[in-house]
Amino acid sequence: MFAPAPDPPSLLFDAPAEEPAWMAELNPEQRAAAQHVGSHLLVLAGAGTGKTTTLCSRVACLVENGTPAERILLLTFTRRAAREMLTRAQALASSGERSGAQRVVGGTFHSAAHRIVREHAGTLGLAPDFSLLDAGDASDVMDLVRQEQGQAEHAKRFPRKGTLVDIYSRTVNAQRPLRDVLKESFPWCEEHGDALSGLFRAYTARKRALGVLDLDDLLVFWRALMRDDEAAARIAAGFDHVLVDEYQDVNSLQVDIVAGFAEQACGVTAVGDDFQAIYGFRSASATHILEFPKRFSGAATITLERNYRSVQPLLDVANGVSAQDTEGFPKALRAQRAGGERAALVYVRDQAHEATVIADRVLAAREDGMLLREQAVLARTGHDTDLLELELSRRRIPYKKYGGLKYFDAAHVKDLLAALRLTDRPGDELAWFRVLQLLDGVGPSRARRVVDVLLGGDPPSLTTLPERWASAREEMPTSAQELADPLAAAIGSCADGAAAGVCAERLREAVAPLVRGHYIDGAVRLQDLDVLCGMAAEARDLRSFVAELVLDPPASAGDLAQPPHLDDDWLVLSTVHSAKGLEWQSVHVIAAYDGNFPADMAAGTRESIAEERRLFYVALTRARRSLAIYVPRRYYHRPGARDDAHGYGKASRFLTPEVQALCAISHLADDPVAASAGGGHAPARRIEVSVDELFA
DNA sequence: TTCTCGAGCAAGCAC
DNA sequence: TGCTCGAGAA
Repeated sequence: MFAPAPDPPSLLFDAPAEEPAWMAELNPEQRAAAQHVGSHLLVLAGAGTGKTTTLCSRVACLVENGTPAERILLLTFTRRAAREMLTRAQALASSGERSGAQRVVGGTFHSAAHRIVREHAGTLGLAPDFSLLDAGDASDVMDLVRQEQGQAEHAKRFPRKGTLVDIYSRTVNAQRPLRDVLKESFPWCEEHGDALSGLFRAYTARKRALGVLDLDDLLVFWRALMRDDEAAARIAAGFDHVLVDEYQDVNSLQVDIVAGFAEQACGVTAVGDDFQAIYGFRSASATHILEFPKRFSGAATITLERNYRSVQPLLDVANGVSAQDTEGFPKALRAQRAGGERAALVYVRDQAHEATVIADRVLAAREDGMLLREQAVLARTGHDTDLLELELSRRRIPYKKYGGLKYFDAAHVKDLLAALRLTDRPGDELAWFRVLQLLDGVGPSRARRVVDVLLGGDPPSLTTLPERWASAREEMPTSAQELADPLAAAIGSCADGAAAGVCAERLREAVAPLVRGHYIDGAVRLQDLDVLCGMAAEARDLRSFVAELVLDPPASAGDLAQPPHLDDDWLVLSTVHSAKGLEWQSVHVIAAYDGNFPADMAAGTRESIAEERRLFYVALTRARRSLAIYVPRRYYHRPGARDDAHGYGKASRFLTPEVQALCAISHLADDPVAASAGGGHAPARRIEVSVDELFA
């Protein structure tokens, strides 16, 4: 049921002389995937096997084969991946006769969902100007609802708002009953089951009333559209092909969405690696990729196993780790690059020592001609690099950090964002609620009364806002009124398509005194707001600007500054999650002790251990030429704290004796364990003692 | 009703 | 450490 290709395939396949150069560089499996026609396609691509190249080549082939680029939908999980794919596909396609791959429709699942849900808002019974909640906003709403419900049970601690949102999100994304989710993933909250189901129902009702959607809703509503014959037909009519990257990370909502396209005669191509499934906490499950051939009948499967990224000694270690998974499909990566040295397994005293050693090694490599940005330090959590960051700053080594705390989680940034939202939707209750409470003398209760007057009956428009404001302001103390008036005026002045940058600037002026007064370090925080204004100046309009920020939050304030110069060089620090899909010449994996890899809290179930192992595997497979794994023998419970509470760690359980045998092991000089083992050099043979298996 | 202060406790990955 | 929540003062 696919749109017939205008060009007979033979024209493409039998004319190698006219084949574009990039096609000749593909190996037989990659080429088969790129040129596949006639059915759905699953590409099982191990780490470093040219997955992106293959997917981009497929886009280019489809375009050359006559599919208009704008009828191809490319779905990824991160904006970074989307951008990379589109750029590369464009480069390939424009080398052929037909150009135009820049018109490929691409983005993350959530951004595509946002576009489509907004287009069909009416059909879905949503306000056309609904706004988006990020995780932080969502937990605020959850908290609001929780307080209204009066969770006064002091008997046993009720889950915190963040946990509540996690449970909710996980349930929705998995599309499974709350009871099951609680039992499996949040057993300590099971006793609150009844309260939770009531709370979550109130939460969804509340979101509807407020005219807001959280990120999960985007998928839920998109799926609802795909399940409706008429809407699905309309949406799918725009596309011939849907390509999904990182298919091992889809959850069941996303599978349903993709299946909806298939039912409407779109061809589906899924690419992924079941051994890199690391988003179980988002209800992703590798079973979806394994069941792809069943769900998409007639699908062809092509497996890519030749690894172009790493040298064999490093792949041996990765293979050794992946082989520990008894349930996975055994895959052995084979290197296409010759030579290479063994991975280093380095025992260090503690994380401070680790930081020193890494800084030394990074600088040494730099001396030998390896750019800093060809080197990366990967960590289990954003937190793990704290000491290293200190050390890097001390030595003035530039670095860039991915993952971890986001700039837009900062309270004052959200304050200005709330004000920006009000220019698009003056009836945005949550935004008012947030902004008003910045004022001295205004807490939840007064803010509530002000909002009630503002919204009274029907939501205000920018034109009716001034008169509503005139009476609403009476609910506040006079000192607050004086500060709030300019803000209300600034919001009202943004009517009628004033440029986004101008609006943002006005609002910043109005919000500044509130921020300065509300936060102790207010003056410093104001600088961040300048950056935000700078961004807004480049946006099309405020509504899409604000939505984009939820869907693709910049990692740090630094990210928002001008793009770095080409000759700038910096070391990359990243969480493993954020590093997926990327590669570097040299990779340092830090804090590889048991309790961190796997994380203590993941140690419960076999599946969560398996996911931690896959995460470790992803970290190992990022390295092209050199890989070092660090195990601190002593770690502090509270890094940075004044006390000395610490524990003695042992190497990650994934570093089995078999895996360690594949590494070059070194115990650095002042490692207490090495010292007590005699003479400071590594013992030839170690006897590992552990009772952990009892608890598996 | 708001604000301040101290006690107690915690937990990561991200669209 | 740094957040959240509850108690008590302004």
